[in-house]
Amino acid sequence: MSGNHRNGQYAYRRIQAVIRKRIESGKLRPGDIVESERELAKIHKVSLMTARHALADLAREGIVERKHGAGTFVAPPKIHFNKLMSYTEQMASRGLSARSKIVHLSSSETDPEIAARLSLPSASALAVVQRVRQADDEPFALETCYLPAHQFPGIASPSLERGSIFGVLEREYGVNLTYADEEIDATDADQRTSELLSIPRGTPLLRMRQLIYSSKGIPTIYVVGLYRSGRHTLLIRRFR
Amino acid sequence: MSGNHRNGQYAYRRIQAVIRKRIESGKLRPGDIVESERELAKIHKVSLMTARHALADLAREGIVERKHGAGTFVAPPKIHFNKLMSYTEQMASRGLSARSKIVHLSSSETDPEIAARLSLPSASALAVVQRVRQADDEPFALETCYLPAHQFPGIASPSLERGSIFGVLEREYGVNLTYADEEIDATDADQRTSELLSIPRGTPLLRMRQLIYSSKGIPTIYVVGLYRSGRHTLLIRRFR
DNA sequence: AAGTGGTCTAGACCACGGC
DNA sequence: CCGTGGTCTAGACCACTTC
Repeated sequence: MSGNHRNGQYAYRRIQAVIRKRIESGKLRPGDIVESERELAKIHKVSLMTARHALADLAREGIVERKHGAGTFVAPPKIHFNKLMSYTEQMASRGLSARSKIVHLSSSETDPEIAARLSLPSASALAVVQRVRQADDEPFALETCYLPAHQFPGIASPSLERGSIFGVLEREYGVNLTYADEEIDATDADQRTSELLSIPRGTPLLRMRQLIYSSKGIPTIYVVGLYRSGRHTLLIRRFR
Repeated sequence: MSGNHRNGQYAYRRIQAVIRKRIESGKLRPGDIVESERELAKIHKVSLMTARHALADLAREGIVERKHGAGTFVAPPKIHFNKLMSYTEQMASRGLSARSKIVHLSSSETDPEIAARLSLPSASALAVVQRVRQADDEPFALETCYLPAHQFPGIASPSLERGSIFGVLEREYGVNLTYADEEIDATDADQRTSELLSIPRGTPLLRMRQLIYSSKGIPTIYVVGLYRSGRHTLLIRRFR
């Protein structure tokens, strides 16, 4: 037979979706036990291996924890450490909406140092998007994104006021971002930055310079972020 | 039958061990193709599902990459970013020697906020070790470590001038540190810090507050580090 | 078309945990 | 003891890549 993919999707995905929904809706809380492999197999009319696949895969994602001889339990919600997330995604994960104001747009700047970081010839045209990030109508960060202009024609557009660059890149240009190397240090606000963030000149700022890579390890975006101290702390988990 | 666990171990582990050895010995190099599921099944006289399990599990570990329709390939070796390292270890990994000067030692301070971070009663005695970190005889960081005084008697000793706290904890107290959560932001130098680091008051500093956990997830050390901007940048890799 | 990984079946026995 | 997850079989068909 095998033709059990009735509505399209795979059986193990359907089973996962059911469990996920029960967790998201609060019907299942952390520590609660999930149906056993055998129960799931009966309920969804699949073989044991398929039910097992569904649970093992959820465990790999950290959604549930499996205890040999005991059962499968809802895992405590994970804190997303060290995840490469756009500002929009970070805000969404805290239940806040992302607001930003574009303060500079260009698609033909040049900057030899930044071009070098993106592995481009030094005279390459760069698309630049500079935005002030806001929380509660209060500006707390100035973010400047640099991309190869020729590779992303039309990216420097006012539509980014609401959307996320990550999203646009992934949806409209088919680019998947996979990881970023970051340099972090402290600096202080220059004239323009202090005006844009409504802070005194010389206020200490956290500076984060990210080189974001697409799949296959191609450097794709360079982002310089300046964050008001106090308003923003970076969280990192490191392992020994 | 099922009785194929001849020598004890599981079949899929044996298959993995064979592949691992070929990679470690250099017979298989990154990018090289590994035997297909069907080949492995024949070679090791197991079912397809078992061969599959062996490969899927190696892929989950990042040892190999699987490409649908193409094959299974040896993955490039992983770079160890975001490693929890002591200052001493960081310097050593760059071929430099760690130098530091102890500017404050105590084994009976109290600080309710820090005690709380270490999951201790708020009046608990804290051992405090404050050191100025130097590179080329130039001070570039002020680091303050807080530990539960009762748990580490005698830790606040001048012998730390040359040694690393990590090392002492692991060797003399049998504590294994496993991971740390960090908060990073920017601040500026107060009076005492500016004197200790020989910088003007108000100079922007990178502030890193680490809560370091031992195995079993017990918070063990709280470290506040203040780093001169320019002299020190933090490198992080994050993944999507 | 041939070969690959991905999903799936309908069972089996083993190893572990809690009662 | 019973129920749990963990390993395993001997196949099948589907989805994808490469030639």
